[in-house]
Amino acid sequence: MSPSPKISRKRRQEILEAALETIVERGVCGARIVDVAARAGTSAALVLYYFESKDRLLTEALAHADDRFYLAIFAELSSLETATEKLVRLIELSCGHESMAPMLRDDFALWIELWSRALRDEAAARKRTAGDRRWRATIADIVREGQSAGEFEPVNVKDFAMQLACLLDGIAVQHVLGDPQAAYDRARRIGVGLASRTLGFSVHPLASTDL
Amino acid sequence: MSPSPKISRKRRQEILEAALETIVERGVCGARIVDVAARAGTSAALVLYYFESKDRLLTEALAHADDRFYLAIFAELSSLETATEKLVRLIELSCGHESMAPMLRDDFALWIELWSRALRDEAAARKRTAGDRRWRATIADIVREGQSAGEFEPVNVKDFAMQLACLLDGIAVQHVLGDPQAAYDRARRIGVGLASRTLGFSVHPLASTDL
DNA sequence: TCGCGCTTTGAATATCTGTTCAGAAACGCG
DNA sequence: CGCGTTTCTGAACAGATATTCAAAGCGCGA
Repeated sequence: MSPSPKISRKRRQEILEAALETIVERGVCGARIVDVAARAGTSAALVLYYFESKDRLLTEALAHADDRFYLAIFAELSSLETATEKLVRLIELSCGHESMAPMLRDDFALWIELWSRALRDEAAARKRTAGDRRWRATIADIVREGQSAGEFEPVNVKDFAMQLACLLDGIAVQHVLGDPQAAYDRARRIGVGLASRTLGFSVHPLASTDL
Repeated sequence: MSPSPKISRKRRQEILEAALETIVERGVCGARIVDVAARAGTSAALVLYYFESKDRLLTEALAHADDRFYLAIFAELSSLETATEKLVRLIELSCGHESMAPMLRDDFALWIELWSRALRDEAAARKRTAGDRRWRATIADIVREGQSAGEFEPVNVKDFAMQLACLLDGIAVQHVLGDPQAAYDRARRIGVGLASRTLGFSVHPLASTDL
């Protein structure tokens, strides 16, 4: 699958991370491989030696961001006990809770970059679809877990996952683009509102993982 | 407000429309002013004569798309009688109903381009925020109308508008990027589901404006 | 007709940047 | 140590394209 078979995983990741930092700073359009190389502490020629072209590099970087994102989410959620806590935490992260790791924050912006790229890049479109599916599956798993534990009503899991995923996408867009009318507290209320009303659970208004 | 005071409204619109067609075809990154000029039947130098720079042109074009979008939506909705019909129609359009005008379809893709641009371009960010506010206001107006007419329950209008707007953004992303799991019928069910459950109205599953 | 803004253009400019390439450095190995 | 393979680099190449500019149309009033 990887274009250059002989590249070490570590080196590869370093360059991909450098590419992501560059994209965050300058956008997909503005990202130059010279920037990526500088950040990775190497030369532009080497970057092209590993990844055939700029296009391939950027697309792979965005896909890498997706992987990174899910790993981070998983780490976040695995420490929580109940499905309700997990679901609420998921919503809070999408709304831009302050406790969110900066890297996670960037990842939402990278989603938008990936979307715009997916409009025209076939490979990017595939990766996006796959990532979204994984995201919805994550939600669906939590819901099923909550239903088994009797925390949630027995609604259609897949439809609910799609509904919540779409809502969270929209909320994340507002948050990343900084609309003050979609400040954290309100966004959280709106997100949790949908989930709690649909699944029939109730939470303390601002409780959950606030320490 | 307009940078060049002496440009005729008609000429200006022609160029902006040409710019939008170019963006739809090649993306914001790939759009060259030479393409825009060719489409508008003029020269690249003239385009720069009216709009100072490529950046300004593209940002203005995306803002113009937003205006165009709301005009089209307004025309769509004004022919409908009840608030319920209007709201359902709005949702159907966001889900990519086949009856949607092709231009409207493009406008959803242009939203994504605008979002990615707004991540870094201050002017684009302002226009996006303004457009989104107008979009939510459109929803809110319909809801208030429906509440006055006794069609809808008396829920918090602004919060509902924000919630539905976010959901529709997310659904539109899925639709524009062509995830088969978010096909029209399902997306519509999910969107209408939220609205009808929250506002307490009921609709024939696939009725509304299907002729 | 002349002059004078406004509009329009073709051609030149100037820069930027992805990509290639010849070869140096590093490294493993007999 | 030599030598082949892999890793890496600096410098050149090539193509693209935003932007500028000097000059040519053009509408119009004096």
